[in-house]
Amino acid sequence: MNAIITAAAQVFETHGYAAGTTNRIAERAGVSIGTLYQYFPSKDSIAVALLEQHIAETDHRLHEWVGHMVVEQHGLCESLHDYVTGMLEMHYGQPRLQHILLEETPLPERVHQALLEAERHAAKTVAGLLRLYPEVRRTDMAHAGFMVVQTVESLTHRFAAHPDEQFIARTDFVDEVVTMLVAYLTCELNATDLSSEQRFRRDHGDSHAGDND
Amino acid sequence: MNAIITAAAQVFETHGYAAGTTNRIAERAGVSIGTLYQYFPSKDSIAVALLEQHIAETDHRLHEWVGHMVVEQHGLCESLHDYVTGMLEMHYGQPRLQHILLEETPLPERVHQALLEAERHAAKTVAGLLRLYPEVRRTDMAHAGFMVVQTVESLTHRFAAHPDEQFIARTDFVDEVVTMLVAYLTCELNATDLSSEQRFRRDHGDSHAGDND
Amino acid sequence: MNAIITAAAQVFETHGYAAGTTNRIAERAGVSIGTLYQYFPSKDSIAVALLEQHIAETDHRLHEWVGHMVVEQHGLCESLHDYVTGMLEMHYGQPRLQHILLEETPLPERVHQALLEAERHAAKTVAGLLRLYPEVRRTDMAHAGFMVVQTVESLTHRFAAHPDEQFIARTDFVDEVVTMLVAYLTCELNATDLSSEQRFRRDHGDSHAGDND
Amino acid sequence: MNAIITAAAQVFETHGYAAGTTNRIAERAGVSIGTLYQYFPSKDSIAVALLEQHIAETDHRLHEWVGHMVVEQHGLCESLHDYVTGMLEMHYGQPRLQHILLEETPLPERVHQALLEAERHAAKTVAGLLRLYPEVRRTDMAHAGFMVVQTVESLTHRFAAHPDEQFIARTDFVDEVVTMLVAYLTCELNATDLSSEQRFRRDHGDSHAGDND
DNA sequence: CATGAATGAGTCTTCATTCAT
DNA sequence: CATGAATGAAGACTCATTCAT
Repeated sequence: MNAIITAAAQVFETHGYAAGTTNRIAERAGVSIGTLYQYFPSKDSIAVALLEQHIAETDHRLHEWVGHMVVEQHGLCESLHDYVTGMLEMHYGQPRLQHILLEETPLPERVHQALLEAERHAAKTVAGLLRLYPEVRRTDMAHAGFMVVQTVESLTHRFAAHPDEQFIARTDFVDEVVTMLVAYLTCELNATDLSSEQRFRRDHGDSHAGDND
Repeated sequence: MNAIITAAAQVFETHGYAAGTTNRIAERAGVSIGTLYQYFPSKDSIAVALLEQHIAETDHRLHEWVGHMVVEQHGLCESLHDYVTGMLEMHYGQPRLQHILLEETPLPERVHQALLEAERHAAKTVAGLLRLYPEVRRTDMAHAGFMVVQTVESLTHRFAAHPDEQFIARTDFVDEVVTMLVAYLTCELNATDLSSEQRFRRDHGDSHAGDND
Repeated sequence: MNAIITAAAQVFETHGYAAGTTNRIAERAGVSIGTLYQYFPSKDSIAVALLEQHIAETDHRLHEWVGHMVVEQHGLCESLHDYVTGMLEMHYGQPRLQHILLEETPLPERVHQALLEAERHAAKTVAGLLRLYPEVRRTDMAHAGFMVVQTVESLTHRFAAHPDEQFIARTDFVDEVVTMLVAYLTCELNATDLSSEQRFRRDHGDSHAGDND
Repeated sequence: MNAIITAAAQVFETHGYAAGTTNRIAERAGVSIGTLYQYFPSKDSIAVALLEQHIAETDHRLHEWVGHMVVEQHGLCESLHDYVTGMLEMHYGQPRLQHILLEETPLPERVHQALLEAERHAAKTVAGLLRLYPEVRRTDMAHAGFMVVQTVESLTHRFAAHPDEQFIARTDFVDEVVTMLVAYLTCELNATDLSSEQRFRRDHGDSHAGDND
């Protein structure tokens, strides 16, 4: 039953969801098609199981990482570097799988909710970690946590899926991402400074905001 | 023939690639299935045409945007705000399509190369724009351009596809992204400051937290 | 499309519903399985079409028969003989099919209603015919029509499906059925004479009810 | 082992033969699928056992009924009423089962013969009973017995399977059937009166219809 | 003898693609 | 060039049956 999930992960990763046939999965798992259907009522259910495992794993990794950071008293930069590196490595192993599960699978509402919940939870967890760093200047920590999670998730995934290593090396990419996050977290800028009103006033009179001349 | 491409975009967006049958596309385009195959040799070729159009359009939008920015002398913040908003709107219209074309379609090598080329070109174009802003502190403008393009692309796509507007409003999201980009571009940090060597020295010599000099 | 229905009738007749595979039907009809599904959305729908055709045909035959009887002024016995013979012949051709369609197929409610309606209509039609014969003694013609239809239907079907011609020849069987029907229709007995009350009184005192001496 | 047969009867009745899976039967019987196959070599063999039990039971009921009738000296009408009611009740309990066993199961020749034999035996038994009633006018008692058995069997089964109680109540139906049988048995008509020859002469010599005296 | 996980042949059904008109 | 009926390979899924424990 675990062999089937593992096999499914490999097959979906290689062929995509549509072309990842249940027969192929069964074959790869070393069981007959009948056995596969003894454990999973449908192809979709395999994808769902896979996704739930993925969610749990991501959650676990995140908490593990946060634990480390808190215990080891790493600096912000250090922490983020670890995080980004970890996520990038995770995605390198199966660059397509996550998106396949998220985009090509008809998810039952329950799973959809679990996903949202997991993302919010991750954002909150990261926000909690960020609060430990005095140099972080974000006023809305919840949003900051959200942004960090989303940025790392989407950028590492994208790079893992379609790396252009001739243009930018993997380590350089990680450094740039970390730089961006550190800059974002520690700068004095606030989103409200950019609100339309603000921009209007700034553009037509008083200045000292903090961007253009 | 253009009707077919348009129809395909709608059908793929609605049903996904696998369930987006050629018959449905033909029907939506108001032509017979036979006619469809007179213009496209295969289903994949439709996706490829769609992707090529998508690449061209994205490229076009980017250049148009850069042109505007240069002419209108907007501030950096303003510029990025426009960019992010534009991309988000674009993805909102067809949140699934891009992923479908990029991930669910077996792309011929030629198209794959074109994609890479387009991304590099976009990075270079943005880099050129960034050079016009004296407040930008990045030393490697090429990488900075790349990061901006990738970040905007992936974050807006992700948000458009799975928005969690109860947690963060669309406008707030845009503001956060812009903040992050502006912070990244204007801060004095440099990726090299984060290189392993640097970090090692820092961790074992001078201390308090650990980012910039 | 008509070839498919015909083929289906033969295949179901020969193999039953479960073993009457769509591939076999298609093959017998001389078309590909794809073509079959261009005309019928599912296996069940073929059975439904077949049943609807059967209902219509039965109805048509009944009316034709009634027409004949009225025009040709045949005697009651004659009429029934024709009817029974006709139904028996009809069932001999495909003794299993009717029951397969009625019992082995998951009928949509619509068809179920149509069936009931058709049976009631047949009963009413026969009742109308019976009224033309002065020798018919039934008081409740509606029920009499119903009984005639049901008896002929079920007895001929049963005999056609499992004939025991060594025990009773086909023509003898028809004659017995006709005898039974004529006796039923022309005798002075009435169902009410058999009601429990009646029977009680009869069995315990006064007689002259109306059956045995 | 008897639990299995009982379970099979329920499962077949509820789901039909094709959808009545051996696993469902085993589950219902409270045994494992392996145990089921320890007692029955195949699914078909279960149906055969079921049918044989059904035949035996029907036979038993018939004899019991005949015994009662002989002992209690009931009138013909009474007797038939009992018979019809009994059969109707029997079929009401499992309206589909009999047909399933007879029509959907590939019976080995041996069982087929046993069935024929049972039916002939039943006909003979009923014929014997009928001979006890002086009011019975049939000349060919064997055929008369056959007709009674067939008529009751097929009419009650049909009514139990698809009752149209809005049109005719169950008790009324029983009464009509009994009326028909009594009329058939006691009338002076004989099948030979209906033979083609007879009819020909009648139609061309003496006239006014041509059935009862 | 009982168990039930494993098997895989066989079903229904879909859909990209062709080709005669 | 347009049409759309026809094709058939391929996929998801079922279920009677076996056999090691």
